[in-house]
Formats: sequence, C-alpha cells, structure tokens
Amino acid sequence: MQSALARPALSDAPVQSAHDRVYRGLRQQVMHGELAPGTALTLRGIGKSFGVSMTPAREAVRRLSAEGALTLSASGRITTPELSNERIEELASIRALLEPELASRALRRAHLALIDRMESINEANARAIHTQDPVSYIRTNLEFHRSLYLRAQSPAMLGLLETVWLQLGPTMRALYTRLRRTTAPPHHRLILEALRAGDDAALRLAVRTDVTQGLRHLQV
Amino acid sequence: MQSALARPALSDAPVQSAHDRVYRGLRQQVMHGELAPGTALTLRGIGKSFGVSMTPAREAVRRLSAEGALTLSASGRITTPELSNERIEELASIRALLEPELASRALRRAHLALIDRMESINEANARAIHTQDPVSYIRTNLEFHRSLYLRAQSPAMLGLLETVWLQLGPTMRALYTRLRRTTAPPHHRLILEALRAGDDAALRLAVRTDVTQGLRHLQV
DNA sequence: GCGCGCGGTTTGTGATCACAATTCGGGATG
DNA sequence: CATCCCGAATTGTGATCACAAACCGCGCGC
Repeated sequence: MQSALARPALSDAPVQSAHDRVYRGLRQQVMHGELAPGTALTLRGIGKSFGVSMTPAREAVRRLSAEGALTLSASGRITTPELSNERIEELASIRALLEPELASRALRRAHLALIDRMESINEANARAIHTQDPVSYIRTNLEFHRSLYLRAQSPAMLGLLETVWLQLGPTMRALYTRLRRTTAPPHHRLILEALRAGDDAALRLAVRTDVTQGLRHLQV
Repeated sequence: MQSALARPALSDAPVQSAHDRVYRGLRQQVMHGELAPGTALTLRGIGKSFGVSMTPAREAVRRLSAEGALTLSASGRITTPELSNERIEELASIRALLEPELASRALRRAHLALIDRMESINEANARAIHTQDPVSYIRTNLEFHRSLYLRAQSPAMLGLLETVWLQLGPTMRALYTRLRRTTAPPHHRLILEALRAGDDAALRLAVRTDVTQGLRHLQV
C-alpha cells in the first residue's frame, strides 16, 4: 500500500485482468468526451496503446459496444457513435425519466457532507467552464450527478443510466466544444437548494430541467 | 458469390458471424427462462453446443455479461444471475418506470391490427398457463409487451428495457415454476381495453400494475 | 466420524497465426 | 478532368495453444 490518501484501502480490485484495464480505459475516454463522434478505432491500435494483444482489446470492445459506447459496422469496423437527432432526444428523455427518480431516492439519505462535496465538485465544474476544457467539464458534470445518485442505493438503475451517459459521451464533447458556454449551468444551484430544503418536488424538477436543458439546443 | 444464389436476397441477414449466433442463442435461453438462476456454464461447453471454438463463445459471454444476462465471478466463472430480493424489487421498479412510458408513446400509433395481434398473443399466453409451460408463458408474456412497445418508436428505451428483462429471465423461471398459477393475469385485458379506448392514464396504470403485480409476491 | 490438505482436473486468459473481407489509393481510360 | 478498376495494405474473425488459477474429490490424520 503506497498511499492511503491517494488510493483508499477499501478499494476492491487492485489486480485486474488485461481486458478489464482496456475496458476501463476506453470507457472513461468515451464517457468523458475525449473522443469525437465517428472516431475510428482498431483492435491492433487499442491493443498497442494498452500494451496487450488483440484478444483483450476485442473483449473490451465487445463489452463496450454492448453498452452502446462503441458502434460496430456491419463489417466489424469500430467507431464512436454518431447519434441522430432523434436518438439524442430519446436518450435525453431517458435521462429525464431516470435521473429525477434517482435524485428523489437519494434525497432522504443526502446528509450535509454529501451536499458539501457536491458543491466543491460544482466549483471544479465552474473552473472547467472558465478554462474552456470540455473534457473536465463533462467529467465534473457527471461526477456532480453521480455523487448524488450513488446515495440512492439503486445500483441497477444507476448502471442503466451510466450506459446512457456512455452513449452520449462523444456527442456531448461535440456539443460543448461547439457552443463554448462561459457561464455555469444555473440548475446545479437549484439542485443543491432543493437538497438542503429536503423538497422532493423541487429536486425532481431541478434535475429534470438540468438534464433536458443541456441537451435541448443541439442542432446537429 | 455462390451464396447469392443459394440464399434469396429477401432475407435481411442470413449470414451472421459465429459469435452472433452464439449470442442470440444464449440470450434467448436466458430471457425466456430456460435456465434456472445460478446455472453454471463453461466456454468450452458453450462452444461445443454451438459447434464453434472458445473464441466466439467468449465474445458472446462477454457481451451478455455486459447486459446483465450472465454473471462472471471474480475468478471468471460463468453463471446465470441469482438476484437478491432488493435487486428484484429494483428491477421491477425500473420496469414500472419504463413500461408505462413506452406504452404511452405507443398509444397514438396503436391501430386495430396491433391490438388484434396482441389479443392472439394473449390467447397463446393463456394456453401456456393451462399447459403449465413456464418457458412458453414467459415468452408469450414478453411478446405481448414487446409487440406494443415496438410501436413506441423508441429503440434506445426498448433496448434498455430488454436488458432488464434479460436480468430477470432466470428469476422469472424460478418464480413461475414455483407458484404454478392457473389463471391468466387479469391486467392484459385491462391493457387491451385502455388501448381500444385510447385512454392514456388507464393504459399507464394497467401496464404498471401488470408489471408490479407479477413481481410483487416473490419471497425468494 | 469429521475436518483438512493435497493433487489431478477443469476452466478462463492471453498470445499468435492463418485467412477472408473490406478499404483505400493510384493509375489507366474515357 | 472525372470515373472506374484493380491490387496492396489494413482489419476483424475464428482456431489453437500454453499457462496459471480455481475447483473438486479423495484420502489421511485427528
């Protein structure tokens, strides 16, 4: 154990199989918007960049494509998904369905330490907007939401939601690099206020509008 | 070029890769409740039963485990999922969230031919109850719901729902073989009536109760 | 009789190889 | 100058193999 602060001792799996390392690495790249929509990948390229052979790369890609994080063409070529407008709207409406429910379930368990942590994540999010860093913006934005939803104690629902986030990753990158917003999203404050007030209806509404607002003006 | 003559062009995907055949076969077995919870599988066994080597079997298993249809132990052993009571309730509440939404979206597009088809599926479902065939019962039950949701034109939402069905497959088998019901579920009739009446609120309620009713009295 | 350790067997993992299909670029042709 | 065609290079697929870890059952010892 090198550092109890950097990596808490309750971390479960320090030893992970090769395909799992590849899976986690690719998954993070896709979810955080490090790859533009339509980016082409190859098994040999993935394997080389992770220092493994084609076999673990293949399994990671198969797993990610099952989650919608990657698209396999009919001939097997690997790309990040290029979503149609209808698909984006559908995924947004799924978020609008799942996230208020998760927030509501988390509400009764959200104590002050969580709200404080969400506030600090939100500040990091504002800094990412200021420095025009789309990857940091997406990452901190998702972190803000996930830290709340983790309290819902609903792993299956959170898992489903994360596959939706995965599918939207490259598109969110394209979105946020294009519109170059300079002001923080106002709804995060509303979410924090509703949490502090313990107001379920206000929380559901604030989460819903935050989710739909970000994906409303897309115009791909 | 010989296959173009041997296989008429009107079928869309006559040629499928080996791992896709394995994937589809296993997926159907799991979703339709042909496998009890905790059933152990092996890559070599799967490969042998599908006439392929370990490689396509591995990819199919990786894909199915990403969808929650199979569980991989820490050491890599493959089993069908054994769900805890909390997990079953959570998945039921996800169904209760997604299915009324899909039904509502399908409502405006549900013309008479669809309702007739759903009625005939429902009759097959009643026959499956009569003959005490759990696999046929689960299959026709899902078919009843899916034929409606297909009209919602929401492929992403339907895809998410199907992964939930997949996770519940073995559990539903255990459930329906245990309680051996002899009467048809009454809510399918309510769903059909609401469809005919074009009543959105009644449809949402009927679907929701049908979903929660079936998974309420579990007691695993 | 009961628990425990040990060895053979099973099983998943990752690497490598041969192969077919796809893709892409260059060059000839109109 | 555009278009089409052909060949080389790229790429995914499936099979096979070596290997380590996990598992299972038998037999020893208490």
